Amino acid sequence: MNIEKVFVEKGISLTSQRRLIAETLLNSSKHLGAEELFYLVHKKNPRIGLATVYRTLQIMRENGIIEKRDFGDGCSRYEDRKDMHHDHLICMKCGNVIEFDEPTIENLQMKVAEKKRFKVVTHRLELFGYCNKCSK
Amino acid sequence: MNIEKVFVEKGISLTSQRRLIAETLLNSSKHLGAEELFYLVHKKNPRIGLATVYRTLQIMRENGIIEKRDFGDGCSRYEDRKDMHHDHLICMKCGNVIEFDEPTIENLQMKVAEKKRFKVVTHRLELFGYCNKCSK
DNA sequence: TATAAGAATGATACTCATTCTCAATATATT
DNA sequence: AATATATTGAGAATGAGTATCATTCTTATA
Ligand SMILES: [Zn+2]
Ligand SMILES: [Zn+2]
Ligand SMILES: [Zn+2]
Ligand SMILES: [Zn+2]
Repeated sequence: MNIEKVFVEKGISLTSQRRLIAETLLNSSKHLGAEELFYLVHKKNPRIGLATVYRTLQIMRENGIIEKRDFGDGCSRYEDRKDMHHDHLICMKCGNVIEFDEPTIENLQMKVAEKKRFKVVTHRLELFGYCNKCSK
Repeated sequence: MNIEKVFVEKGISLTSQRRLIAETLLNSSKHLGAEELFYLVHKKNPRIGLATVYRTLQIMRENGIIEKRDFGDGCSRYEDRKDMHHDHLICMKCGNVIEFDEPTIENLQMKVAEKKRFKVVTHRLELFGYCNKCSK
């Protein structure tokens, strides 16, 4: 993903701080929390403040560049908004997150909602347990 | 549910405070948050402190009497742990919560996890949107 | 270029749900 | 009763996230 292009398209001014924050998040394969991201960013530029990290995350979220997740471990996590929706398997030991997409589940969700006359806007499905490594 | 019996079975001493807190929560059909529950309890016995509400909730959760939920509205919510697992439809306007259980979805979840060699311990599925009333 | 207006930043104060601390009470045991 | 143990309530502490505000860029205009 070309950060400059995306920011320009959305009409967000791209400061050096925002560039570094965005680059660090989008180049990571993990679902980073704000503090974690701040730590990584801080190593590269110790002048950047935590507030700027939070602000940049909010702007990127408002503009549909990233998504906010809550895996119930006390802090929100952020990730690149991929083209395809996906859900998560979360390892309770090592914290590793595996992504998946199961269209049949998605369809069944819609049917359940219809039955209850409920209009679904969004959803989240998270399976907690142990990954292959950790369950040995 | 007989509160006295349940507490005795689990070996939890049942003080007057705990009885009131447990009764209030279990007699409610809603998914109450701690503050909300504290408010209800406080009306009946203003001497009970918020810390005791939190402590009692924790004890009941540790003993499998209730379950903690996080619907992403800033506070945890608690509900009677029913015999059957269930998931939730949550209205983003009125906050109403509808429960459902769809065994086919549950089965598919297991299959997805197997494919990823992941051992599922628990999961949560929440559909956010608008209930029948609010979507008009 | 100079300058004024506007946006972004960083330090810090603040909020708010939840947990911790500790002295005071209540309960159980000898 | 006397002692040990458990529970309580008030308030302090915690920690993620937000708001404030003076300072530092940018941009636009004279
Ligand atoms: Zn693992
Ligand atoms: Zn993801
Ligand atoms: Zn509604
Ligand atoms: Zn429920």
